Amino acid sequence: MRTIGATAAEAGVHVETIRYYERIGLIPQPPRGRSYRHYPAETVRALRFIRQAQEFGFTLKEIAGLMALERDNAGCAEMCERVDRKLAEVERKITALTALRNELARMVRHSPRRGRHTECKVFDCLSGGGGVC
Amino acid sequence: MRTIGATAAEAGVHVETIRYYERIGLIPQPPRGRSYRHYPAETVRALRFIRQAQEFGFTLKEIAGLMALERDNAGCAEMCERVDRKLAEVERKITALTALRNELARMVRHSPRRGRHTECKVFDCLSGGGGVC
DNA sequence: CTTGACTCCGTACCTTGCTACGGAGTTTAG
DNA sequence: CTAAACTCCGTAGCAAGGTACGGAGTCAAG
Repeated sequence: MRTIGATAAEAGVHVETIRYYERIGLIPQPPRGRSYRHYPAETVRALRFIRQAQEFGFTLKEIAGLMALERDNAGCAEMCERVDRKLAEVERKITALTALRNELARMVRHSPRRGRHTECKVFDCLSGGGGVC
Repeated sequence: MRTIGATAAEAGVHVETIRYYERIGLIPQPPRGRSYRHYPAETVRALRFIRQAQEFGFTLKEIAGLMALERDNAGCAEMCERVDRKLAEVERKITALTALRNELARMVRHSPRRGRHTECKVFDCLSGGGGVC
């Protein structure tokens, strides 16, 4: 059992972050001795799980769902399904950004890079004019 | 000269959005007849410019910069430079998302999709364990 | 002249994930 | 025992880009 500070240090998060997660119900309220919170090792694992899942692009709400799966001892299929959905989302983003990149690239490729901005395709595109964009 | 409602309809934005843009100084305060705002055609163009630039991924702050370039009658080179920077930013995002996609894909590829979540690579990865991730 | 649509303004609220503040109580080392 | 370090709690603020509310004033048509 560790205080909030020790728990934070061990899990690599800030103290306020832990209290925030408790407020939003992402991690349970720990037992208290007198008035201080005392955390079991499980909380450290949970915090690390959260951190890792965040790096994989999951929001805290989604992470709450993943942790619920874990609590309910759900199967690999359910876990994979969540990842599949996140994967699809990431792919949609990549597609959108790639299209955007191509438009931006076309914009500058067709611009002379000299003269006034009115002669610039960039300006035309941003103004909503047709042409290259 | 048009009221705020007509201007909003013409430019395809909400009335509150126009007032918000005025508050943050993105568009100038228009003249008023008695107490109502009256907008010139230029404002409609500005609003369309903003909308278009947003679709190209520029933030309102960046758009303010672009509009300043326009006001100062800057050259095509400066405009293109901003687009170049945005392009680089978009490419960085694509790179990061692609790496993420590969990790997510690897995760599910190595998971059996049956059995309990503890036997799942997905769970290992999210828990910070090594292995495939 | 009335009615309904529109506009005025300031302020608060939304999302997401924290971070900061401040005054009080608690715990621990020396 | 004292002093430092830690923790408590609630509330407010950040970024970004708006959206919503509410009571009052204004404008145009009929």
